[in-house]
Amino acid sequence: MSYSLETIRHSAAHLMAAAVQELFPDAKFDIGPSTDDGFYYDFDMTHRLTPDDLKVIEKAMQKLCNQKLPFVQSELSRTEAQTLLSSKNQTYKLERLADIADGSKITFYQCGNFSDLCRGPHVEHTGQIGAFKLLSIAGSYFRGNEQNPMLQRIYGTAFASKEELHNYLQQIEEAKKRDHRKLGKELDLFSFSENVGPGLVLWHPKGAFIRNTFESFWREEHYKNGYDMLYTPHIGRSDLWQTSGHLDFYKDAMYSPMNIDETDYFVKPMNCPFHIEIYKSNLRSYRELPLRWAELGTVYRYEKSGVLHGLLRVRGFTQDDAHIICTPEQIEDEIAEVLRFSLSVWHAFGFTDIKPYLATRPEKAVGEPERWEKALVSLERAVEKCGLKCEVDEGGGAFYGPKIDLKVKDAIGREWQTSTIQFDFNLPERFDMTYIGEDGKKHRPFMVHRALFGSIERFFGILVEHYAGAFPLWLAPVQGRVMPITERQHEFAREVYAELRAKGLRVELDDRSASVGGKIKDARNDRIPYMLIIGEREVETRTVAVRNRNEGQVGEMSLTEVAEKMRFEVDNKTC
RNA sequence: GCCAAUGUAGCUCAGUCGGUAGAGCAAUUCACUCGUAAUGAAUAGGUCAACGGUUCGAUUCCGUUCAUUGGCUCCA
Repeated sequence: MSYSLETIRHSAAHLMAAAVQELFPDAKFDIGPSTDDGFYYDFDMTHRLTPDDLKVIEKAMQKLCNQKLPFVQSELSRTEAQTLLSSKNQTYKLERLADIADGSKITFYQCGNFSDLCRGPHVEHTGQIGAFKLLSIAGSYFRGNEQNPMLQRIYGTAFASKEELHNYLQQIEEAKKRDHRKLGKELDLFSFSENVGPGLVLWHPKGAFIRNTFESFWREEHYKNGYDMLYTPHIGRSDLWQTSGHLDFYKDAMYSPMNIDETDYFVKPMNCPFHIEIYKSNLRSYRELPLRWAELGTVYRYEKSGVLHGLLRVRGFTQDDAHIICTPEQIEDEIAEVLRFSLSVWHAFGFTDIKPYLATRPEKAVGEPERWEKALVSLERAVEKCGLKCEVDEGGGAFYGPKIDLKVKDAIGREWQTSTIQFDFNLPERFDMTYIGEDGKKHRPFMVHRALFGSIERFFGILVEHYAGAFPLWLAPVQGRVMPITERQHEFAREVYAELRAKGLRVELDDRSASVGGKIKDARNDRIPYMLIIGEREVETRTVAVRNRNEGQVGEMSLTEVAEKMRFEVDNKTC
């Protein structure tokens, strides 16, 4: 009999709880579900768990495993269950019990000396939990509510076989190798400084080069696709943020205002109000619509200290923002176009596995129901038109409008939430945006916020991990390194360097008196795409021995040939 | 913000049961002139995160703060 991963993991969670009960008899238990890649269990006890405890608990688990203890189900009445849990002082479990609706079955699973309120199912006996490993300790609020006490959580994972567990652990290792924080340091791309402040990115020359290159690409693509670019200030009067509603809803997450001429100015947490002000700077006719206005707008948000994470969550970031303002008749085509555009941009970076998620109207929402309906239909049709299938997150939209989010899979299969296309029925009302229709009357336009990358910082972090630091040639800050073998080749090497530079290729010259092997090792560490090695033979024939990051040694080539090969890769944005 | 861990040279890390620190890599200099993943030697490099307490003496013990890491909550 084989069991699903969920069952195995859920059973592993029980097994872990059994071991914890044995080692720490005062432990109170909450819940221990399986997750996408493992399981966890939450405990409350006086002992503070340390990483060393994980090994001890694992050992105890292994012992229980070897005993092949059966999981025995029993059904209890509510009163019986209450009595049982009360006698063990399991206060969290009692609360969980109270959640179970009247009339539903109340079941317990016994495994060795550990009995747990649980719906099941489980494996037959502990010997069937193939392979497991405890991974980390964390804190977590009871019921995920920050008002509640914090419990201690142990994360682990389990698989049917040792081999699968091994593969999973290897994948974690692979992800660690690609960590953009590690590579960012190694490749000298960016840093943070305590003197500047947490979550504020310092872009080093190489990182800035990559950013600048894909930003240029972003701008070109936007102009090609009918967008106009805007620039707006970094601060604005408090009145503006009062009108937009930000001060009512997000004041705590905004940087404190600076008082100038007796007026408070806030650093912008969003670009929208500025774009709207530009819209309102003129009386607008339906003939001008749709307007597609984009800006790489840098915003600041006071994110809670505990959530900051490398480039993926920062306090100062640049949104690749755009607002589409159009008539209700135009909205469907506009959305389809945004989606198509987003996909094409992701493809350029080698992301091909993209899934849309549609979020619909939540309980509390602004905007007329017909507008929501029309918006939803246009989102659905756009997804269809692009030949995609979306998952629906019922009631998951923002209070101000429905949205589509895109999740893209990177080179090692991890999903990242990136692009977002959001309707906004709130700001057009608040700012009283109008246009004059064919009928000569004022109408309320549709407004859509959209970001392809989400934020430049986050996108950059994802890119680093996706490429594992080996940026494709069109993005690589250094595309090639000229490496003379001895000093006798320095003169020709300088010639090669100058000529390739003149051809617009970003090459460096490594004229250190190191061995070829040493130079190659360094170039590999720096993820240099092309190594151009020059010895006596190459000087004689006026060629370079080409070694490519991916292909290895590709042989001797003339400068023209190398330049063409590289140019081809750049032009095609080969990933 | 909350729970927990961590903070020693540019990087990766040793170390000090309290007597102010060490390696490898990187850097600099010199020698070497080498054919596809590390040539050798020498030199330099530290307020041991910051501040306070205990102590004759603190990088080490205690406290506070800051930052980072793993989670939780949050993400307009």
